[in-house]
Amino acid sequence: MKSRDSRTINLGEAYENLDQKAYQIIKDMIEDRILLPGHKIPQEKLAKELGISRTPLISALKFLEHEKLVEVKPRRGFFVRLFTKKEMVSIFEIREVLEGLAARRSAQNISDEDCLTLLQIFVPFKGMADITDIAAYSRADRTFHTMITKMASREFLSSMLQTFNIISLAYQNVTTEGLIAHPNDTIQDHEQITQAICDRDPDGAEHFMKLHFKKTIDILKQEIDDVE
Amino acid sequence: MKSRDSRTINLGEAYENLDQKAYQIIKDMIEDRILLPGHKIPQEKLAKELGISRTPLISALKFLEHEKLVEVKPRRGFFVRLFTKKEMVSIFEIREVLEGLAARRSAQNISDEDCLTLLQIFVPFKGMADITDIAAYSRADRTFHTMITKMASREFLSSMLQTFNIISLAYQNVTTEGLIAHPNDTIQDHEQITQAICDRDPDGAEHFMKLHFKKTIDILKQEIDDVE
DNA sequence: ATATTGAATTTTGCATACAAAATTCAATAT
DNA sequence: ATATTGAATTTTGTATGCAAAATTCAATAT
Repeated sequence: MKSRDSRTINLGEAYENLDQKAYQIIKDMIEDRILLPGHKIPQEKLAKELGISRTPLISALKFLEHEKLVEVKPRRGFFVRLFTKKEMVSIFEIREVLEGLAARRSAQNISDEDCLTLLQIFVPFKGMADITDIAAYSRADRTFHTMITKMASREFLSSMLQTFNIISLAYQNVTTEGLIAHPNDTIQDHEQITQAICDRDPDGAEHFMKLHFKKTIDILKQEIDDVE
Repeated sequence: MKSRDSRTINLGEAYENLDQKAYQIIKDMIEDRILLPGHKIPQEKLAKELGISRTPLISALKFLEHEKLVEVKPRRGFFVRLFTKKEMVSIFEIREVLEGLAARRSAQNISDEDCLTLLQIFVPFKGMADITDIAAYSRADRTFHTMITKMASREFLSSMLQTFNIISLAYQNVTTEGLIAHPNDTIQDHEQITQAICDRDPDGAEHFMKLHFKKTIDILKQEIDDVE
């Protein structure tokens, strides 16, 4: 009702506090394996490194605890969380249904230009008899999944899936650059999914995305059985 | 199943820091509508009420921010988050796929006694021509969904769904005790889901659970259209 | 009466202080 | 050599302090 003036509008928006900064940096450190799963996070040392006090550092770690990227042992400190294969199966099961939903929504929302961008992602690998640059493929894979999530334009979905993506990566026992299935086995999956999304076929998009995850889950389950 | 290290066994387990206490209390306050959506949370005052300092209070609020139950406006404080109908649709879409998965897993894991318990939940309302005690039904509904989530025995699923459940409840524009569809329209849904789970029919369990949520989503979407 | 200004008050973001708990490590006993 | 003890050191959990930002509110101008 009241007429508002324009003094503080955008300033507040742009404001970033130290919590958020620390959060982002630590998250990246986990993703980049500077902080390794299972390791303890030295508060005083890390705070000094980032040039901040323990207060915002702890705040950031609490955030990460909630995302399950970090674990607190009371009176013993924060640790980068280590996942078992069984836990990874749970994560991928969740990614299956959530990214299935994201693929469905993307097929309903996608613009023609986003569609072009999506199509570009795996072009460098197309038609290759054997994909050897696993790191590059892994990066493409991540771009692909992130993009679909974003296009679904659902705030909750995006924020949740971003976390799970990192968890998948942070998983240590994984052979190759955070990938579980081999590129040669998944390249067609990506094409099928892209096809369905760009055809604006929600059912197909969800179906192929879920299939894609089922493949990874089967491999993980196989690995669990092999050990037992 | 537990892999705790045995030195600190129960002490560590029983340990509760002030963060956790504050977190639980504030969460309950939101759920019980003592703190209302949109309202500002007075730090000093609330800290005094809980008999703690601002440090653990803020820590708890950060947790809740991450669960999207609370919103921070930088330099302006914490606010109980208010959801739009469109956001509620997103929430229920996520609950649909996630609880669909939970129902599937429950059908695979459930014990005979848990099955009995599940069957009991809606007995008081069975065969009623018209269900009038909405509050009681709402409570039963929550017990039902929580139980299925727990039985799926997936840590991530449980923790995520607990949050979404509360968000659903905290939604203000809802007519009756956090329920969107009327009990008379959902009582058979619950029976079908229970039936499928107790028949150890994963496909059926997932199917009926998703159907159940689709109903609520349709109502919400209808309400959105009515307004526009 | 309404709008504007700015001083007084409150609240936030962050650092720091400090007791209690955990860990380390060297001295001693087995 | 290995195990045990306990004092010294480090780290955690929490309270408190304080500058900067935001808010309130009364005084003044329009």
